[in-house]
Amino acid sequence: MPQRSISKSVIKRLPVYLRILDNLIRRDVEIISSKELSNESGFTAEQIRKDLAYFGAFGTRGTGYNTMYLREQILKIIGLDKKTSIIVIGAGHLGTALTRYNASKNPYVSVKAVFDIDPALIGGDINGIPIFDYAEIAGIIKEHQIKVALITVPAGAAQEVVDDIVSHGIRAILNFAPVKLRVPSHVHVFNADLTMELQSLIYYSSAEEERLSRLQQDQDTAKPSKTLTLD
Amino acid sequence: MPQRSISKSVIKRLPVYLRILDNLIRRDVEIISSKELSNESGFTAEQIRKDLAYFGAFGTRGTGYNTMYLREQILKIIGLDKKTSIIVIGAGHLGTALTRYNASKNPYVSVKAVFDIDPALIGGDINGIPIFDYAEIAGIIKEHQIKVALITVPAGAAQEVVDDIVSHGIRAILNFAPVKLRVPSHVHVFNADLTMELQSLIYYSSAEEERLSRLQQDQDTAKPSKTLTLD
DNA sequence: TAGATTGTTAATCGATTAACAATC
DNA sequence: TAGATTGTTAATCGATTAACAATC
Repeated sequence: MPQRSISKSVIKRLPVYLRILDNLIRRDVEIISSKELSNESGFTAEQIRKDLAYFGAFGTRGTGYNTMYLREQILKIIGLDKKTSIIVIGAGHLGTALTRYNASKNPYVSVKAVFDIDPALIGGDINGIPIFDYAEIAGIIKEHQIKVALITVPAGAAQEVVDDIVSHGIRAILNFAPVKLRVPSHVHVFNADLTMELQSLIYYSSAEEERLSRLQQDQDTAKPSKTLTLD
Repeated sequence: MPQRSISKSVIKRLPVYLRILDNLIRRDVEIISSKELSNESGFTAEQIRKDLAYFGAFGTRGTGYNTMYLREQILKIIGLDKKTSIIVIGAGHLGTALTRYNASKNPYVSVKAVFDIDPALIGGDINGIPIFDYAEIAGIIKEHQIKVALITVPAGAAQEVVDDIVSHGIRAILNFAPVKLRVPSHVHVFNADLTMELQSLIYYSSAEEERLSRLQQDQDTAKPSKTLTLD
């Protein structure tokens, strides 16, 4: 019974634990210590124990955690104990890749429909999942009581789409469009902006000291004159 | 001249500022205050000023920031002032989507090649970018002095691929495979594990208090007996 | 000059790490 | 019982926010 809501950093680590447990169970490992989970995950043993402790006491002192039991509990914590119905908006290459991947490899979700406005795509399907005209989205959201949507539409269309689907009951959005979405406080948006990930990665691809000292030099000469700046 | 290296949280915000500046410049806005940048980005004005201050003094007191100048400086900070050559490993749906997107929409990178092991794909191209046999990767990395790779291979193959490309000089990896990669300390890995993003999102798709209190009840009855756990 | 906004230092907040008592 | 490892409280660390002097 957590007093205040649990931090996003904790929630983001839970799927990591889940994946490790899935692998351990596949290898018939029945017990695992926080120390070993630390090795597998890269997080410290203390952090793992603390993360789990937010939700309950799942381990056995002196022994460790039962892998099957802990997995079940984490599934319940995240809400993966029942399949979650989702929709994908935008049937471009990324939307198609995500639909296929989730339809075939992700046992925790069920992709109910894909939406697009391109007449050439509407009526088709991706791995058996129908592509509908975006105009039909309200009905489908209602019919399947969808709460989660993946958005892979062009940047210019994203906010409009979001306003629309939120009004129909969507509560959680994984946004691949490179825009900051504005949503009411009860709606959660996670951004998976791959361009931005790639850009910050590029920062780390060359020796940082070197580039930053070059920057330092440039500034001495290159800063625009005040008059140029202000007029 | 930063004494110690700048935190990843700061670096991850720079591309956000960059995108906002791009949009402002397109609209011929010449000056922007940290307050306005805050509105556009969702970060506080103080945070934005502090982030920028790590790298230099780019603004004009009483006025704000010159959009063109600040953009240029951020490009230099990240290392986007020259096009970065990248490769994509794995020519599946996700690899194809990423290649296409970056080839056509991302002006800061140049996708030099895509690699796969499927004979049906090798020799083909994606938006004019050639798909090579993975066996040829060492030569291509060397030829173009590639430092950045996007990995969209199956989970089981990812670590092997990473060990290989790191030995050929790759220093930064955007990893889409659902595995924790082990790399030497000079190599940086960013994970874009979409399954995990989706899983943590699902946590937020239903009222959290409700589910967690349900969890609480279950634990009273469902915890496995000690003997069952230990034997 | 007065008003505005930066750049920077100090205070606060939250998350991670360390320590250890509880207990299997 | 002795050894091991959890669950939890306290200490530390780092990042964010607040405050304000510098200055355009």
